[in-house]
Amino acid sequence: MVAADPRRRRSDAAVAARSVAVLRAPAPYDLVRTLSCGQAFGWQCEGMSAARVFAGRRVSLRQCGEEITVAGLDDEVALLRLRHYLSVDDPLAEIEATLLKDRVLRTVIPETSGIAILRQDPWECLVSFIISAFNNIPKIELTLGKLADRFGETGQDGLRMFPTAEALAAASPRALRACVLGYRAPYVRAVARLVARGGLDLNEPGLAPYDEARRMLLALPGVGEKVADCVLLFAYGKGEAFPVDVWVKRAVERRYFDGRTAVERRYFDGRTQSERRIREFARERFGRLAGYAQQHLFTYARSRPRRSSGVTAAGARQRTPRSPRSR
DNA sequence: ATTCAGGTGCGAG
DNA sequence: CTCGCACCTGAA
Repeated sequence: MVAADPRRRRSDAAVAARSVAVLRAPAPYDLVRTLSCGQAFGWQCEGMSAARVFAGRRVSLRQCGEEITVAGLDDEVALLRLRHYLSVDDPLAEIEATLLKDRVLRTVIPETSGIAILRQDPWECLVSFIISAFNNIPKIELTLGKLADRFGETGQDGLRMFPTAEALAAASPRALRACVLGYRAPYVRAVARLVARGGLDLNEPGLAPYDEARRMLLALPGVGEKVADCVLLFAYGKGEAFPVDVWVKRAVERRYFDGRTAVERRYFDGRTQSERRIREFARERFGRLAGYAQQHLFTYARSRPRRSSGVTAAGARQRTPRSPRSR
């Protein structure tokens, strides 16, 4: 329910005279965890609050129990978009209850509960994850910010929105380079030109089943298995997607490879498994909830410091100091 | 100064 | 099809 309440105003000058609305987010929904766990870029989170440019406005969110206060969005359409984006209607309690049956997630989810898989804009999500390849988060956000500043349309208050495919297609290679895209610049440019000239309709992957949608994205320059799965999951809502990045790869190898069940053995007969193998394992094991499983594993793996960098000359056999309860 | 960071595209075996 | 390697670039 979107309940606009123009009577409530903050004294803060920056947000004064802005409308305030409330979104209902049933437990265990966790706003900040959802926005800061790495599936979306650019959200500034602090405490129970998060802020970012959304729909051309500076939007501020704050969660209090099962309510999310929205400041900065004035119209219903934008609020509905935000509501959809945040996936506040995903049945998280049910999803987590199901995943809790897994012997590994049983110990992971208590630490990561409340994450929802977002429904981002496909174009922005696609470009963001192309840029994420072999890159680090601060620099990814730096690049995205520069792209918006330089090529984005001007929204309210002079804020820059994420640039359209047309705008990026028209950008010179040199101008793109100035946004510190590095060697990814040609990829972004090529994809922008393709989308801008109608060579790829970004609605299509959303209408196609997972495998077919995946093939469409893999055909794009700069889009490999991992990036394709990220976009399928974070923008198109394809729950079967299980993006395998270095963190998830490590987590799965460590937490499931040592397992004893026949199903796991079938997939894990070696030491280091290929990303494809891990993906297939996850899809069979978690089905439509693979994406949720991935995000919990990813967040959990990243939340704790890498285990002792006991990097000795002979590639120290990684002793896994896992706690007894995780068996 | 060296190394690392949320992969991808390529050539080779 | 799997494997190994180079790769823009800012920050530690």
